[in-house]
Amino acid sequence: MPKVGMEPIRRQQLINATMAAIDEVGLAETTVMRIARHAGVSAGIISHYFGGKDGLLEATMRQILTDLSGAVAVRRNALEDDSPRAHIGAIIEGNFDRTQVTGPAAKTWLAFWASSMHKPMLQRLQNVNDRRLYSNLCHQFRRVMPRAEARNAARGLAAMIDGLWLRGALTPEGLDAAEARFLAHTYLDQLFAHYGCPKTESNTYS
Amino acid sequence: MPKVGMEPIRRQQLINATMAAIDEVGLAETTVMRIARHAGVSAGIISHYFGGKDGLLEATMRQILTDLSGAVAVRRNALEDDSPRAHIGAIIEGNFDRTQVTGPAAKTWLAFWASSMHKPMLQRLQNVNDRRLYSNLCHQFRRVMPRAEARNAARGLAAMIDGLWLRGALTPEGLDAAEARFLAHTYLDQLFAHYGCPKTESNTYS
DNA sequence: TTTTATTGATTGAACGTTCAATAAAAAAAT
DNA sequence: ATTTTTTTATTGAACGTTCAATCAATAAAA
Repeated sequence: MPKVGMEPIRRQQLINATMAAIDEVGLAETTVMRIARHAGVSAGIISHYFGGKDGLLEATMRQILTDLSGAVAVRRNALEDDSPRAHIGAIIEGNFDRTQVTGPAAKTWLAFWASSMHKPMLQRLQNVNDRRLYSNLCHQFRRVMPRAEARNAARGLAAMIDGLWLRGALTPEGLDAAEARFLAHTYLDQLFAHYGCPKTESNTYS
Repeated sequence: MPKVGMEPIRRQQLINATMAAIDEVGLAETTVMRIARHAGVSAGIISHYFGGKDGLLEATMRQILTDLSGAVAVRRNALEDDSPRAHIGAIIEGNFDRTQVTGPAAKTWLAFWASSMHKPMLQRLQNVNDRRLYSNLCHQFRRVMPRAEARNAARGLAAMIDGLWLRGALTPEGLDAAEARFLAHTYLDQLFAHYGCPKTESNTYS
């Protein structure tokens, strides 16, 4: 049913179908035919709109990362309170947004993350996103603690968020978003509390 | 050069070659020919010793998980101090063991982890390992805090460990083991400190 | 009638597995 | 000790399958 202006519609259809396919059988067994069947179109259309399978995969990852950034940005812009605590809380909430954490997006995210180790283009996208998260966190922590502590706090919280995602993506029942948010916020509380009343030196690991 | 008793030697050679190949080009582009070339043998031998490519991949994941458990067990058995703190510290140290964190093992671990989402056999191995880590942590935390807190502490620390691994596997320079251990130990300190002097109720997330 | 979107059979490359042939060591026989 | 036989390990070409990409044909809107 060729109508004019199909391009944006088809592109979105195919990106959604890609996530559905990866969620269903994993990236390794996601073929162009399976994606096309999910979208209700023929296989050839993928090369037509995305230049090939790789182009579609790249566009899909790009969308996931964009959505994630968007979920964070929305919450940060809606803050009434400008405190570091509020900003970091919004970052946590955004990272555990329903639309990101539930359904196909989560498994697709992990699949791409693993795949990005050896695909330069995906690695680039991953890196840009990572750096933004880290530098945002670092900037906010920096407002209440010295540089070295802020760096560690940012790295620790980033690792915690990713770790919760990772474990959630693997759990058959999916991520328990409420629990994940609770653990992340509790960790954040502890980071602030620890700065408030620095303990004695127990950091002899290195 | 057929000698008798080649089986254990070849099996180990092929498992090592598999990790090297995955480290080099990723799981998706790891073919039996590439593995065989790494090991200096022919492709057919893989089916002979492992029944096929899948058998070799399963054996490789099994070895990685075994090595990881071993690294933890060695440290726990060597403890002079039987405190919860010492046990959990040993678990952290074992999880960031040099042989695990450096080189091909780390990337192979992440590749398998992602792959285990859709391969029942790998998922089973993953689950067994996960449960052991969680129940060990939980049991130790349980010695110094109520059940609910112990559960949360165990989940938080497990997420932190996995998150640090995940980020380390993706960083081109590899995981900074010293920093990872520092962050994990600091988090552990905070968990204990937080229990020692429970803050006011700031847990209104759920 | 022209333009645009879509199809799906075809093509060529890549992969895992198989298996008859081979080569080397070990065992037996001379 | 040497030769012959048996056993064991290994090879690599051939086979069948699967997949992504292509493109001439088609069908629907403009």
